[in-house]
This record gives sequence, C-alpha cells and structure tokens, in this order.
Amino acid sequence: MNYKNHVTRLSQYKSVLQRLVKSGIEKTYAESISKHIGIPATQIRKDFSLFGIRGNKRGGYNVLELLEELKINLGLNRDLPFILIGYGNLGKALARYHGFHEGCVRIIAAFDPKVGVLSSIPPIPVYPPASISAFLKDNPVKHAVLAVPDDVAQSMFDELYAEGIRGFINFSTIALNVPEDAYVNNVDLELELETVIYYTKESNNKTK
Amino acid sequence: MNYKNHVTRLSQYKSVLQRLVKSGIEKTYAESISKHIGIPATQIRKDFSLFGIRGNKRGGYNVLELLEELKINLGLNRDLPFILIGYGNLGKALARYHGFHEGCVRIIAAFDPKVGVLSSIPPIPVYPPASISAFLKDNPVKHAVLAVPDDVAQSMFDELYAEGIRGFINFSTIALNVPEDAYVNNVDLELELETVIYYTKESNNKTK
DNA sequence: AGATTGTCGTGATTATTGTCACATAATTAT
DNA sequence: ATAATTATGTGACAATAATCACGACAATCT
Repeated sequence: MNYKNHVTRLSQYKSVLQRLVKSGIEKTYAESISKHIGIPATQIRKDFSLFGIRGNKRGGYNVLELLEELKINLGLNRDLPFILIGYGNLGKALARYHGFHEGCVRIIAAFDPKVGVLSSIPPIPVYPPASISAFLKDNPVKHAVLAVPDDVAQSMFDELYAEGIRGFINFSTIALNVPEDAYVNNVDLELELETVIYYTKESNNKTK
Repeated sequence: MNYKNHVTRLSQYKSVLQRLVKSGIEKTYAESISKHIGIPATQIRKDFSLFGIRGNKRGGYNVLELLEELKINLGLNRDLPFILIGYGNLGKALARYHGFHEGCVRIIAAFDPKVGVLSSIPPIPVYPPASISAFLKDNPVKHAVLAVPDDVAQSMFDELYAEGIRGFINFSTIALNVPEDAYVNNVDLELELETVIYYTKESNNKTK
C-alpha cells in the first residue's frame, strides 16, 4: 500500500488511540474516533479494512488491541531511533519537541559542528559531523532528520545515504536528488504557512 | 479552487522561481521546473492553466512575471504578518527560521508568559498573552502560528478567533474544534517522522 | 427463542486528481 | 516564404481516493 493519505490517517488514528489509552478508555468506535479528528467514520472503517484491521461486530474496537495493530501497520512496533543532523534552532526544537517523548520516535544523537549535550529529556549528545560514520558503525540507525542549511543539505544527504540511512525527513527548502531506494519526506514550513494564507484570501471564502 | 495539492504545488513552483530569480535566470520552461522538483511538466502546465497563468508559446515563461502571477494566486502579493503564540523551543525555532526571511511570510510579534525580545533578524518582541487583544487592535493581523502545549491549544485558538484571526497553523497534536469560516493547517511533526518509518519498512520496498 | 438494535465490513458508486495526446502558436532554418 | 522545430494549453481519458448503501453479525431486550 503506497498511498500517502492512508498512512497519514493511520498515524492520526494512532495519535487519538494513544490519548484514549492515557485516559484509561478501553473501548472505542469508528464513530467516536471520527468525532475526535473529523474524518468520516466510514472512511475510518474503510482504512482499517484496507489494512486488515478487524473490530468486533457491534462491539467496536478494543483500544489497546487497535493501537497495537496500528503500530504494526505503521512499522512502529519496534525501536525506531533517528539521528538528527544539524543542531541549529530547528534541530534544537525538534530534539526537545514534546510530542516525541510520548510517541514511538526517538532521537538518539545529534550531529553539528557545535558539539555539546542537549538538555532535553532524555539528554541527547551532540557530536561533530566527522563522527557520523563511526557512530553508525556502532548504532544501526536507519532514519535521519535533516535540519541543516540549504547549501549543505544535498552533501549531507549523500553522506548519510552512503552510510546506509534510507529514511529521511528534510526540513531544508531545496529538493534533494534522491536514489530510488531511499525515502525523503520534505517538510517545508514556509509552504505550510503559505497554505494558510491561500485559504484565508477573501476570494476563497467559499466553504473551506 | 479548493484543492490542497494544487496550492501546495503552486507554492513549490514559487519556491523554485525565487531561486531562479536569485541566480539571475530570466526565462524558464515547464520542463526545467519539473527537473527541479520532480513534478511532471504536464502537471505543471495543467496547474498553470487551471489558475489562468499563461506562458509564451514556444518561449517558455518569463521568470519574474511567472513569480508575480504565482504570488498573486497564492495571495502573497501583499504584506502578510503573522503573530506567533507560544515561545517555547518550537516557537523560537520558527521565529528564527531562516526560510521566512527570504520569503513573503513575516512574524511580527510573539506572545508567551515569558516575555522578552527574540534575537532573530529582525528582532521580534515577545509580549504577555494578556496583551494579545490590545495588540490586535493596533495591528490588523489575520494569521497566527499556534506553537503552544496541547492543553492550552483550544483555548488559545478560541481567544484568537474571537479577536478576528481566521488563518492558523497549528503545531499541537490535538485536533482543534474550528468554526466554518476559519482555516487551520495542522502540522504534526511526529506524524511526519512516522511517515518516513512507514515508507522504509522492509515490507514496503516496492517503488516508492 | 425470536425480534430488535447498533456497529462493523465491503462492494458499488461517485468525485477528485493526474496523465496523455494532440492542436496551436512562436521561433528558427533553409 | 515555407517547412521544421519546440513549447505551451487543454479536452479526453485513466487512475486514485472518498462516500454511500447495505448486508452480516453480535449483543440486548421482551
């Protein structure tokens, strides 16, 4: 299954389910998940169906079981360390980002010319870029967060790819040249703000 | 026109065009834009057609003119101030985010219980949340960046909405309850990382 | 036990989005 | 001047995604 929207929704479901678990709720329904995130209940059931997730006829879904299924489908049922490349403002913010501590994603080390220890919880060490190769020899990490300036993004990417990293999230604004067997998720924050502007232009005040 | 993907692509085109302008390039073609961002040339032309952007038969597009057209369509041809709510790690990173200084988006003030002046370029003042209302009386801002903890996101949203803000970008992980006439772009950073994980699962090593 | 209700699961249908093929126009070459 | 070339622009088509309608089934009620 290759469709980005499905994966995004699955991840949203997971997020809701985690909140339900925290509130001690044990059972839920497509209809109530729908209330939380505004996705039609029928779409939710269709997604579950597509990914082979089954509920109980009439009884809804067991929250813990459903969460586990979602994690399996998302590939989050294992330990998933990331390394963070670039410890500027954005890198720092990501390392400290609260959301991650509650989820499944873990940043285990950062690399930046300016070394030190990040005071996040748990603390994340910052190593010089030259030590990336050695670090990856000892730590078989497969995912990296690229939060470096545009002008070094491609060369950092190439180096990480050569070291075996295959999954990337790229915060630089340039489009990377990416081999077939790697996956890059580009997150362009300015673009996200611009989307907001578009949808609030007077001329677009129709429905959405 | 209401289709999110189109707007996202338009914004990508704009980004490429800005880079071309900086390099002093004056003329471009659907085919060469395609090379930069990996979107098929025919898709690019179709998008332009949809938004009424015309090129020159055989002659391609004049870079400056095209950029201007894109900005008009995106609503970026005017001054577009944002206020930033929440000056934690993420808020700080956004305020200092390099990309914004080159683009059209401008954060003119931040609000956080911890006041001060952000040392970005240009410097951004940080005011207490209680002064939001007064600030908006003097500064007719219509867009806000919500970078506050989950538990206050909805109440902050409600307050800003009451003050007339209609365009939001929301970095909290909860789904906000949003009136019909407001637009919220939710950016969930953990979800973005999880997408990377999904696409690099061994079982999904097909094409993409 | 049998009827009733509530919720899931999914094939059929509709809507949206992307791709293709080709007509059209401008430029260059002969 | 005419032909050849190279882009654009767009209607027709194909692929993808979302919604709907309804059947199945478990739980509850009488």
